[in-house]
Amino acid sequence: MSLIITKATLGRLPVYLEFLKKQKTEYISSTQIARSLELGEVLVRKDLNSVCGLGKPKIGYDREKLIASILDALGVNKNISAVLAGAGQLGTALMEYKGFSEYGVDIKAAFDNDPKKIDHTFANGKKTYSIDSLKEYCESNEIKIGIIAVPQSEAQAVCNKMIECNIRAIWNLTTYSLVIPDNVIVKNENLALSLSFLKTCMLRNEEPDIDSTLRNED
Amino acid sequence: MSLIITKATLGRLPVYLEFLKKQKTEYISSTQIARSLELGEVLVRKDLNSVCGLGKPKIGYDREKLIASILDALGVNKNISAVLAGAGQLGTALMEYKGFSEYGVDIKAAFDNDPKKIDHTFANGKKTYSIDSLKEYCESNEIKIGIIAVPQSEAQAVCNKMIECNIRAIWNLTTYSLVIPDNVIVKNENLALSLSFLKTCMLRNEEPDIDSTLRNED
DNA sequence: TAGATTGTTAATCGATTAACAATC
DNA sequence: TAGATTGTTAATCGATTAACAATC
Repeated sequence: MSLIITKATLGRLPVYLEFLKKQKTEYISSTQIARSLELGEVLVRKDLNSVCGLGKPKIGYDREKLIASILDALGVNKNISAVLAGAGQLGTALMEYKGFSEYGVDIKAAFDNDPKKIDHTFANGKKTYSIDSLKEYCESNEIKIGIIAVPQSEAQAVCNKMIECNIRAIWNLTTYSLVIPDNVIVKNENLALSLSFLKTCMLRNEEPDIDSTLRNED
Repeated sequence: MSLIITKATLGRLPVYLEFLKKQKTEYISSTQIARSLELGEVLVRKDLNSVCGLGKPKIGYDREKLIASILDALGVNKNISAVLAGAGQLGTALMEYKGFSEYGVDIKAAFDNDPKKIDHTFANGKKTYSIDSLKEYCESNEIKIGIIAVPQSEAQAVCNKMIECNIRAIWNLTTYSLVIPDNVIVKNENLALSLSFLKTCMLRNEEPDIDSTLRNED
C-alpha cells in the first residue's frame, strides 16, 4: 500500500499542503495541482500516491483526506518541543515567530549565557534562562530539537551541551560546521550562504532551485 | 578549459571555500578535501575542475589559487547592493547580521510602512526609510536584490513594488508563494518549513540532506 | 621506477518524465 | 460509449561513483 516516501517527495509535501489548504473544492485532480505548482503531473501523482492511495479516476483526490494524509506523513500532528540557544536578534525573531506551531513545533524556551538576557520575557510570554539550566529543563520537558543561534565561536560548545541533554536533532543557524556523532541529525540553515547563492544565480542568470544550505558537512 | 558549473557544484563551492580557508598548507589534495567533507573524491575533483583546471598530480591543488577561483566562480568579488523590506524582529536581525559582506552582499537600507519604525537607526548605522521612498533609493543606489521580511499579507504587494524598482532577484523570507514574472528570480527561505523538515526527518530517522525550501512554486 | 595524485570515460543510481493501460 | 483521470511500467535525464589511464 504505502510506498516509500523519498526525500524529494518529502520536500514537496509541504508545498502541496499549502496549495491544498487554499483550495475550496471537495475533490482536486493531480492535473490541477501540477499546473498550479508547475510540476509534472505524473510526479504529483507519484508523490500523492506515496502518502495515500485514494485518488479516484475521473474525479481526483479527496482534498480533506489528502490534507490529512500529508499532515500525517509529515508528522505535523505529533507535537515536538524545542529549545533555542542564543537570545540575540535572530534568536528573538525565532522565539517570537508564529509559523512554527503550524507544523507542530513549539520552541518552549531560550537559553543564553549573558546575564543581561537571562530572565527576559518575550512578547509571547516565553522566557530566557541561563544556559546552565539547559539540562534540567530538557529532561523535564521532553525536548527533542535544539536550535543554535549563538555566535559562531560558541556554536560547537553549545551543540555539545545539547547532545549531552539527549537532543537528537539540531537546527544550526550559525555558519559553523558542527561536528556531531552519527546518531544526531543536523540541518544547517546558513542564511549568508543562502543569500549568496541567490546572488550567484542572479549573476549567472539562473533559477535558484537548488539550495546550497542543503549539504551536511563534516 | 572551464567546464560547465552545475547547480549541484555551485551549491558545494561555498562548502569547499569554508574548508579551504581553515587549512594552512600551500597545497591540498582532493583526497584530503573529500575525506574531511565526507564527499566522493572524484566528485570533489570534478567540482574543483569545473572552476579551475590547475590540480597537479602527486601534489594537489594550490590552496590560494583554488580559493581565488572559487571566489571568482561565486562572484564574491562583485559587490552587490540589496535592500530589505520589513524592519521587524527578523528584518532587524538580518540588517545587523555581519556575515553577508563576506559574500559580497551589502544590505544597504531597510524600508517599512510603520511610522514608528521609519527613521530608526540600526546598531551598525544603517537606517529604515519609508517604503514610499523605495523606488528613488533603488534607482540612485543600483540595488539588485530585494529581501522581503514583511508579514505574509503584504508580501506580494512589496514584491510588486520591488519589481517596479527594477530589482531582479528576491529573497523571500515569508511563507507566501510570490507570483513573479519570468525575468525575476526568487529564492524562498521558509524557516518554518525548514524546521519542520528537520522534525520530519527526526521522526523518520533520516538525515536531512535535502532541503524542502529549495523548490520554486507558482 | 614506484607511488601518489589528477583527470577522463563508462557504469550506476535516483529521480523525473513519457507512454499507455486501467478505471469510473 | 467517450472522456477524464488515475496508476504503472519503461525510457530518459542528471548527478555521482567506479575504473583506469596520464602525470609528476
